[in-house]
This record gives sequence, structure tokens and C-alpha cells, in this order.
Amino acid sequence: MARQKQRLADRRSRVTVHDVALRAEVSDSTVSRIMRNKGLVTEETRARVMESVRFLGYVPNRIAGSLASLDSRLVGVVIPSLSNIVFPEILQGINAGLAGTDRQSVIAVTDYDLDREEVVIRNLLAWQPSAMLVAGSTHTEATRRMLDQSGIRIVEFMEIDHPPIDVAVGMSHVAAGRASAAHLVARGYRRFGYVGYRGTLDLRALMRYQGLVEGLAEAGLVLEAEAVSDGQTTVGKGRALTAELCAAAPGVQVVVYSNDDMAVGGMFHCLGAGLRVPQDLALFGFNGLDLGQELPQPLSTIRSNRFNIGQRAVAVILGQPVRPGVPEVIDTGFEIFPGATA
Amino acid sequence: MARQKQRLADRRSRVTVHDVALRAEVSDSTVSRIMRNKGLVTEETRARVMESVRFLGYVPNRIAGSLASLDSRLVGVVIPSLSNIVFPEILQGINAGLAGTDRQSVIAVTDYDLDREEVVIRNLLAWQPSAMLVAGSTHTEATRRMLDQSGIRIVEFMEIDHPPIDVAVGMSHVAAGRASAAHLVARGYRRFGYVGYRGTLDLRALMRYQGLVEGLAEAGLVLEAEAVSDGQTTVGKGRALTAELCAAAPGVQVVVYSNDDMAVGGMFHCLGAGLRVPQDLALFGFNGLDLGQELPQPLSTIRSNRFNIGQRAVAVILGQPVRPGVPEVIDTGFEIFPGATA
DNA sequence: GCTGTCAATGACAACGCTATCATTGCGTTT
DNA sequence: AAACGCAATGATAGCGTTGTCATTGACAGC
Repeated sequence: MARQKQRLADRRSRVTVHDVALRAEVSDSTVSRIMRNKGLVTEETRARVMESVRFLGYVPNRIAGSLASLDSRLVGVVIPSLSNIVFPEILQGINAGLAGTDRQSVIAVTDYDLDREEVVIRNLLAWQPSAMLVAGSTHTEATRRMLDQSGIRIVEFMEIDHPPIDVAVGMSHVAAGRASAAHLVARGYRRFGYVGYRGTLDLRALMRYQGLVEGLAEAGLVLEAEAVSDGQTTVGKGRALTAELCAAAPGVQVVVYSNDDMAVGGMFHCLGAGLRVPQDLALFGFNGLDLGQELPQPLSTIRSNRFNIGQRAVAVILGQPVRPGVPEVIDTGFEIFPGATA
Repeated sequence: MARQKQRLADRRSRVTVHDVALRAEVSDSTVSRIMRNKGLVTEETRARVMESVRFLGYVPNRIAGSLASLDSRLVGVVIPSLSNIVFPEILQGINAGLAGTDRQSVIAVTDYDLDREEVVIRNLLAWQPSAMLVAGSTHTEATRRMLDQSGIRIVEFMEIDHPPIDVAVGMSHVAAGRASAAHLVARGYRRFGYVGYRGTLDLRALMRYQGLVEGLAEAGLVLEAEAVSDGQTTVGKGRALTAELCAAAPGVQVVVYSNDDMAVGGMFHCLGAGLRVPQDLALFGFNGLDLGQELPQPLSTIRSNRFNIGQRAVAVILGQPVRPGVPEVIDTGFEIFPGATA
């Protein structure tokens, strides 16, 4: 009796299809078919097999299954951060879109670092995902090549200001910046300040800033004052920077913020400093977070549809799992929310 | 020449170890060794192989690798929600702990549904993770059995009020509730109100509530009024429920909230209604979110250490990858943050 | 020169499952 | 009764990698 070569001594005595098949007195194939609800089986056989499955506590090994079927059923998701609530919101949209399908998301975080992005994308691709959803459109050359050559569907979400590898789902941040300018100019504001991000990492914040400046220029206006930070854009930072800006440029009528978090901080500053909003100082945010809408006065801002972006991104890959070869851009738009702070 | 049986017509002409080996004129084994930095290879061979790897754009298939080595290098993470910022914070801690190791997290969300939890855990276990990190200690019987029988390390994080399957990392929410009561009683408050969650899903909120009631009872006090919701605990809800409670029970001196989000809502209500905090109404939260600390007055609350919980959970499984068999409880504690609203 | 050692590489069988094709057996048609 | 169709099940060869053991060849020691 030739003893079979035992590969790894420690193999946790896992239950395999074969064990189930032996107990139910059927072939491995039949067990496999039943586990996947595929192919024809009599009800009697199914019952017998399922009894064994339950008795043995069998859990199919998806690693082996994926290898055999050459389909991992995985969707790679790459986001820059978890601390900014907008990304979990997009993940919710993605999960909602994936719920009820047989696909599973695998999430990786880049910390806004393009080299880190390259690493995590390489690692995700190693899992043979059937699609990749990547935040943003700015990548290293190597990243771009990897994504392109993978042949799978690639959805770049959040922004649509750059030509996509395959599909882009999101909104134009430059346009949002311009829209802020246009809206506020139309409401009569002339003396503008900016509080927010200035650095090299959050490129979408920079695009909004750029759009804002362009929009003002078209009205013959400029940013009179800026208070910026190259780190996290938090409520606390927004509050501190607003204080700074008010001290440096008392004549500013309205402050445009990188995002709602900072704008809420600005609101807190005004509350503390006894400034009336919007009479003494008007505030304009970006994102349309719930938080801003629950302030004593609802925040004037721009709603980006994060949940929807996630859902649409998933809809694309489910609707057309094979890359068509022709790049596509899906604009989920944005809406100005007038609010009461500007 | 016997034509080899071609398995799947569509196999994306992927580059395999074999292709690299052919081009570099070495064996598959050597390529594998080089890709894993394991075993001896001459510098010259390594260079030649790496050239081929780059030329062909070879990305190792981790599915096949995991199957062969019986080690997926995956860590399953199960959380109830993404919309409550505390869970992304824990994920950050987990990612931080995993960074620099060869482990990858795979995240699943249960939406506070124990049956859904059972499903997602079954699906995660199918990926043969080397450990599972699961939020909370309340599971279905089937879930508990699956986790236990998997043999891998199981970390139940967030709470330590129940005996764990393997390890629990977190804090006692009952104790936190009692601590709130003790702290506020010591500060002279006698007439208490509660605003927050009341339902069947968020069990930790319920434990804090229970601790609060117990703590008050020990001081001979009771909750004079409650305004509760069984849905999301948002800033908006907190604001609305606080208004409700104030109308129904004007005599209440201090309101204890399910969490900081709702407490911030309470603060907004007071700001809008012209109530002085804490003189007219005192507010006490839970979590120690940044948001609460940036209010015009810093929120009185309890700091739970979310990031730390995630990091500790990972430290456990990295430090001892094999289940010791003896359950362990790791208390990450909490601190009362006096603040200025109570 | 012979043997032993050891660094470097190769051969090949697992890993657990599924796609594919083959086989069985029963009822129906002609 | 032979032929056929078809539902149900089985046998087997991969899937791409890695663990294990075998082989090669250079060099040192005697």
C-alpha cells in the first residue's frame, strides 16, 4: 500500500469535498455541483449530501475553487484614507451594489501615497480580482501599466477630470470649484477667502481650489486671503485656520472651504468669536455631509453623491464584466445646496 | 503530439511562473524561490529572472500560492457598519498593525444583523484566513461554532462584557455606563435624562444604558426622562430627540447620550434654543470623537480607544498565531474626559 | 585522485476544487 | 425489442504555485 506523500504535516485536518463525498457515498463532482447549485441532482441525493455537509461542518475552500474555475469573484477597492468619512460612504455604496451578487470586495488603503498605491494595487492584482475600483485618476506610470495590462475592468472613481484607463465614475472637481465661485458671486459676494488644503496629496481638493480661482478670475475677482494646511482637513483645523484668516484679513466676506469638515470648524469659530453668519462672515463648504446640515444653520455647500458613486462603479462592472476597450466617463454630478451660511 | 486538454478557452493568457522560467532559462522552482526571497540563489540568476519578471509583467498568482502553501495570509475583519466613524477608526488601527507584515485584511459588513453576520463569516472563512477579527461578542450559535471549529485565532473586539471564544479586546461598556453615572453624580447632578439608542441591534449602546441605570440606582437615582430611537444615532437624531426630551421633562439637569454624535446634536439644539450649557442643561457623550472636542465648548465624554483596539487586536494574532486554547481578555480601558458640557 | 561538503538548482507531487467529458440506467419511441 | 433521449452521476485532468527531495558541480581536505 503506497503511502501518499504527505505535504504539510500541520494541515489542520480540514474537511474537504472528498470527505463529504465519502460520507454521503457520492462522487466529489456531485458534492461540488450541490455546493454550487449547478447542474442536475435529485432531491434525495442533495439531502444526503447536505446532511454530511452539516455533520462535518464543511466549508468549501474558495481558494481552491477560485484556482480551479479561474474566477476569484473578488473586486479590489483602493481608497486613499479611512479617516475621511467620504471614503467609508463610498464603500457603503460599493457594498450595497455588491450585496446579493457573488462578488466580494477587498479593500486597501493608500494613505494618499502614490507609491503605496502601486504596492497595494500589485498585491490586490495578485488575488486575480475580476475588477478593480480605484479612487482617483492620478497614478504612477507603473500602476497605470499594471492596471491596463491586467485586462480586467478598471473603474477610477471620484473624479472625471482626467481621461480614464477604462471607466471613470464621479464628478468634475474643477467644475465644482467654478460652480462655487459662480454661485457666490451671483449672491453678491466680492471679497473671498479660502481655508483648506494645500499640499501635494489630495489632488481633488487642489482641483476644486483651481476651479474656484478660475471662476473668480472670470468675474474679475481674486482670493484675498488664504489659510491653508497640508495635513488632515478636520473640524479642528478648520476652526483654527478660520481664526487665522479672520485675524489676517478682516475684510473678507465669504470663506470657501476644502470641505464640510473644515467649514463646520469655521462655524464653530464664528460661534465662539460672536461672528454672525452669514452677515459678518459667510461660509461655503464641499461634500454635503449630514453634519453640516444639522448645525443651527444648515451649511451652504455642494453635495457630491458619494454613496451613488460607489453604487454606479459597481453597476458598471456588473453590467459589463468585460472591458470594452473604449474608455467611458460617467458623470454623477453635484448640486449646489444653498443652505443658510452663505 | 498529444494536444493538451485546454481547460478554459478564455484563460486571459496570463503570465505564469513557467513563462518567466522559460525566458530566464531556469526552472519554475528557482523563479518561485526568487519571488519569495527564500532559499539560495546567485545574484546573477536573480538578476536574469527579475529581468524576465519585469519584461513579462509577471504578477504572482496568490490564489495558487495560497493553495500550495496552505497559507492565505488573509485576516478576516467583520464590522457592523461603515457609517459610524468608530468602525473605520478601528479599521485604521488594524491596517496600521498589519502594515509591514505580509498579511492582508478582508473586510465584511453585517449591518448589525446577526444572520447577515453568519453569512459573511461563512464567506470569509471560505478564504481560509489565518485569523478573524470580529466586532462584538454576540453571535448566532452557528456562527460561534464555525468560528470555534475553524481552529484559527478569533479576536472579538469592542467589548469585553462577555466570555470570548478565544480573545476579546476592548472595554467594558457596562462599566462605562456606570462610570458616567458615578462621574455625574459626583459632580452634583441629580436629575438625569437619556437620549439615544433603544433597539435590539447596537448591543454595546444597550450595555452602556444598562450600566448607567445601575450606576444611578446605586446613588438612589433614576432616569427621569428618555428620548430614544431604534435607528441610526446621528447628529440630527440627537438634536431632534434632545428637543423632544426638553419639552417633555424641563426639570432634567443633565442628559447622557448614546454617543458623541447625538451629544453634538444636543449641543446644536441648545445653541439654537438659547440654552446655556451646562448651566441650563448639561450634556455627556460617549466615544471621545474629535468633533466633540472642537465644539465651542469641548464635550464632556468618555474616550474609548478605537484605533488602539484595532492595533491590539492585530498584535494578538501576530504575537501568537496559534490559538492557545485558553480564552483571554484584553482590557483597553476608557477614560472620562471632563470637558466643559457637564 | 577520491571522497565529502555544500551551495545552487531542478523535478515533481501535492494543495482542494471545478470544467469537461464519459458513463449509467431508465423510460419512451418506432 | 432495438434504438434513442436524457436525467443523474462519475472519472479525470488541470488551475499556478510551493514543499520536499533529488541532482549537479565546484571545491576543500586527505
